[in-house]
Amino acid sequence: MVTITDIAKACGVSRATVSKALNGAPDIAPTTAERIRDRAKELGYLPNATARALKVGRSYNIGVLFSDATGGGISHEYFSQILESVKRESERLGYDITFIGKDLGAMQMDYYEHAKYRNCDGVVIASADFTDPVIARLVNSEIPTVTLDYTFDSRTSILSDNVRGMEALVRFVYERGHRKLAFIHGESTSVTQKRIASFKKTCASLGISVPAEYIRPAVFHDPRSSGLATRALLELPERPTCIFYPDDLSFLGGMSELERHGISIPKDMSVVGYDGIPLSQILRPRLTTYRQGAARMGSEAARLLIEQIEHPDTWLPQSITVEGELLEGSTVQTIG
Amino acid sequence: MVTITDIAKACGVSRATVSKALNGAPDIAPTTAERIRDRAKELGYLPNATARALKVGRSYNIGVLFSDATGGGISHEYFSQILESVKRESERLGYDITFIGKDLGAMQMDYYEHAKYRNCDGVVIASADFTDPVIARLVNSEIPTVTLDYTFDSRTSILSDNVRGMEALVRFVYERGHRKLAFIHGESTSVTQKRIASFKKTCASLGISVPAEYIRPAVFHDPRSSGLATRALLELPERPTCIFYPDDLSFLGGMSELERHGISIPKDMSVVGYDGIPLSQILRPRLTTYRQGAARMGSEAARLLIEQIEHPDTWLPQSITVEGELLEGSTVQTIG
DNA sequence: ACAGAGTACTTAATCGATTAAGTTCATTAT
DNA sequence: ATAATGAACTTAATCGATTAAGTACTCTGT
Repeated sequence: MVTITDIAKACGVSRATVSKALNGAPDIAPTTAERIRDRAKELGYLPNATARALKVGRSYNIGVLFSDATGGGISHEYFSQILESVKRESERLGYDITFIGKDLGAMQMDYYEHAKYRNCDGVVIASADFTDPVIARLVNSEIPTVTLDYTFDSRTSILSDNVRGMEALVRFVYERGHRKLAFIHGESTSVTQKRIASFKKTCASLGISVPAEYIRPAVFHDPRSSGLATRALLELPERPTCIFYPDDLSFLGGMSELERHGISIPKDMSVVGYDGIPLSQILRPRLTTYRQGAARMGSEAARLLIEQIEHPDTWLPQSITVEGELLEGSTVQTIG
Repeated sequence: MVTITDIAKACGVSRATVSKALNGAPDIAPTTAERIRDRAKELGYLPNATARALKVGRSYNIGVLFSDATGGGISHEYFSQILESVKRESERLGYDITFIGKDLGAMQMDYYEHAKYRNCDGVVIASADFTDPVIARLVNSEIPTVTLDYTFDSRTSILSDNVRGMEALVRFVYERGHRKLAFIHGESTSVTQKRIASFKKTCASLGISVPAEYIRPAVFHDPRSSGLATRALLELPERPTCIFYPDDLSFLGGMSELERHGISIPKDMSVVGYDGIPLSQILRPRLTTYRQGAARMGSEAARLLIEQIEHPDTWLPQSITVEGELLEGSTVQTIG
């Protein structure tokens, strides 16, 4: 392996001079600097990130936390889009990303310890059980963090605009004549709470009353559970005319359940999803849904985290809400 | 930050003793070792992976390469499943994973340089343009690698059993009476070549002749292009009775195209997919497809890479083929 | 001609951990 | 009694790079 020592020898200067030349320090003669850089290239020199990190206390490496526990693993499109864009933006800004998990081999470390152990300059917390105390420990540590879809006190976060998203969907179906709206929601998370609140509030402001049995729990990204919830809705004496699903994948579970009952979409039942994953626009009929700005959420998360890392003293925690957009498919029927 | 120096002071021993005690070296008295470990825990000591890596020349970090160029990014279910399982298995074995990209900030590095720069102990090459010379450079370097779905000479690889997969699908539809089989394949990769070869060979051995116009190119995971290919097939004077899609997502593009022509699946046209992503089993009708063992491929890749890292001298390159299984949906009609 | 100011370097400490090569002391063997 | 053995440490070098502090030399102004 070629090190600065090799270059120093080859150029007849000290290692310090080489280091400075390669980093563009001002007190090196331009001619010397050029000679050193040329020689470095010739020899195939590569800086050693590990050695540099040890000395300067910065690894140019950010941790990404996708909790293994919650169903929301990497393989869900919403999250993998976020991951992809966090990766892209971080690399653009000169940072690599490393996954942070709970257990690393035999050693048992919590997230904070793992991030510390790897000298991560910061951590993006993308999908996690935010009630877990080990998340709180990480967030309240000295390590800069950015959370997605959840806000901790005095910490930076990126939020999907769940409130506006639900509102847009409710208004959309309202305008098409629907008054009996059922909402199948995800498990109890802050996202779910916001969506339920926004759903209820918007309905109320439009003068729609929502019976309690029209609001049913399911599990995010789990077609089976949303299928069951759908069945429960169909068994009610008075069926809704439109069903809101917690996300696009869950809608698929509902879809098969509706089909089983011979109910066609949107003729006999209107539906809307949430997330706007590419799949939803491939399906026929195209799903009416709200596309979350997953890609922008990821890049904003990376950008804010890195700003925070690079300017820790002037940093003010902030929450950015990334707007999405309503995708008008053809799963909502205009009625009476 | 608590370092071994702090522990050494607190225990009245040298740093060397602390290091040895924590690493279970044999020449430390059990009582001393215990005292040191207790003190370390009390002080909240965490080893510093960076410092250790610098000294021992091992980072316990493996690189994962998902080429940004090919469409096959992280967000495709097949790859995200692989990623997830590589991550899980690596962490189980005590390794973290870091993404390796082509550009890191301003510095332009190729994959090899990037992996070297980060001191990766090895690299899993999951999705890439294998004809790209920078991939060859990485693979032919001293860094241990494992490739997925592609084999380089004298290098370890994990292969999905494309040959047997195609064979199983062809036999399946053959047994249900189909004789006019069309195959929409992905772009030209080794995977595609294998599938085409296996498709043709199996057809030949069953006595089916496949006209050239029944074999059409498309792009993996791109519903639009498979939609176009589907249309081309429908315009032929003599339509096939069954269409093979390059993957399950591409099938969706075909599905909408068929629908547009008023052709119902499987009554008027039988179809099969490839991959067996969860989605394919949620759709109605359930897609007949071949599920690749993505999770096993990922964990095998991690396992073999780490074995290779830990026993470099006794290592013999090998190719493991991970078998999948045919998922019998209801998109193939029994005919004639 | 000489103080003072730059310029272009070098020296040496440092980051945190590991490890080969000593050192010390007690125990055992002869 | 003395040498040899082994247990339980310590010393010091090392990994590769950075950087504060120091040095040598040239140039400028008076």
